[in-house]
Amino acid sequence: MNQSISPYHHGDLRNCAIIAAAELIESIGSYDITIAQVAKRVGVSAPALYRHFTDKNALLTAVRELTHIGIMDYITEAQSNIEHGTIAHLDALGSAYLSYAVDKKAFFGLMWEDHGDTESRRAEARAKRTGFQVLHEAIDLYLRRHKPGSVSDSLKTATLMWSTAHGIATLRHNRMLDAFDEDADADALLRTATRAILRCGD
Amino acid sequence: MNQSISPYHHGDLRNCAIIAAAELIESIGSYDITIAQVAKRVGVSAPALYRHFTDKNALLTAVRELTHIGIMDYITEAQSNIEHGTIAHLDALGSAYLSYAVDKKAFFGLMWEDHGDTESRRAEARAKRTGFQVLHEAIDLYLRRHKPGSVSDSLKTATLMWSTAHGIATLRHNRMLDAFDEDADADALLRTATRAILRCGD
DNA sequence: TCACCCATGTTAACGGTGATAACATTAAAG
DNA sequence: CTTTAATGTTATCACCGTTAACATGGGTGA
Repeated sequence: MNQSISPYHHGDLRNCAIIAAAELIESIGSYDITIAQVAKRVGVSAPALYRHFTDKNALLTAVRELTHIGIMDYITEAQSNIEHGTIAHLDALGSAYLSYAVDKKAFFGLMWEDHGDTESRRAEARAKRTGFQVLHEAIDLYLRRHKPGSVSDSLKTATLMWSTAHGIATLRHNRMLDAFDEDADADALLRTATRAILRCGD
Repeated sequence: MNQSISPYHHGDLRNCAIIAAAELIESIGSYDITIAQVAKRVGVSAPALYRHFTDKNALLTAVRELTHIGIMDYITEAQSNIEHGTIAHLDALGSAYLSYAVDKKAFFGLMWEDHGDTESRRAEARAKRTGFQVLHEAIDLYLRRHKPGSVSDSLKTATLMWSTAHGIATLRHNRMLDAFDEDADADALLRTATRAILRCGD
């Protein structure tokens, strides 16, 4: 991608490698990629990448950042034209999460990959927490509007709703939702859960 | 394990290799193991394993069978001394699932690994479905006892409950439950969800 | 009983992978 | 214009999954 005329001094190898890795992952539908594959795609030798990433996981960590941005795009897009603090708002957030898991299957798998790097996990936890905050605030707003006297803890409620959405998403990711119920509708399931957890009938 | 006197003709290499792989996975806390490691543990050369497994994934698939047996043990143990069709029964099933995910962290990861083998996935889906059936029947019994006139679909309800349990388990597996709510109690969360989904107050 | 055969073990080797070392090039600083 | 540091190259390593070629010996039929 976008390499300058000279064979040396690519100019933007780090970013291009990240993008190339992401494209590669998307194109093969799996994050089981190779340093050599990425290098070839950028038009550079494999060891060149080690000037910009300490190891393979560092490159994948950079791609994981992209996935967090990507899912946040889904989430912010979903709530852009909707009145906040409504049930429809919560539905939209959940639906966005489920959509990302389907549309960007490989990225969704990558962002929840059980990698060993303790260091990068901190940054990833922070990124995911910002996504969670959106849900938390939406639920908090909903509860204060519709259940003012309720004892419901918005943090617990948000954690539970995220867990449910995540469970549905991962189960479908593993092709098990169909295995359990061949007519399963992930969105409908999540909407049911949302209403049950909020204890409302609509 | 249990090898005979002769260096040749081990006698039970296939089973020993599976057990060795499982032990190895448990001891290092990760299913990122090596054929050579397993072979060494059994006291055999690496290629010997290929007489009994077509490839590495076939060995891991055999271990995955063990994980399915293992989680079924947790589940059947949990409901052995409990009255079926009660809320306590459902709590026990959920708790068993969450316990397995914590106690056998690496196995839980392995059994939900996103591997490419389409063939073995069928058998795994069947194994997981038998676990799901236990939950489904428990919920069906509960609904018929406590909500006789209800329109609740026990299959949808079971799918939703499994999804929630699975979401809580995997989120905690990825150390994200604490990140969202540092005081999160997985069992309490699931009990809350159970009661909400069943729309009951106790 | 014994010779043969084949299941099942061995060592050797191959291609691919992540990673490092040693060397090459060039943009930029002085 | 020279020097230098950043950043590219090729050569190489250890390890991994896997296959090939060979070795062993228990079980079976003559």
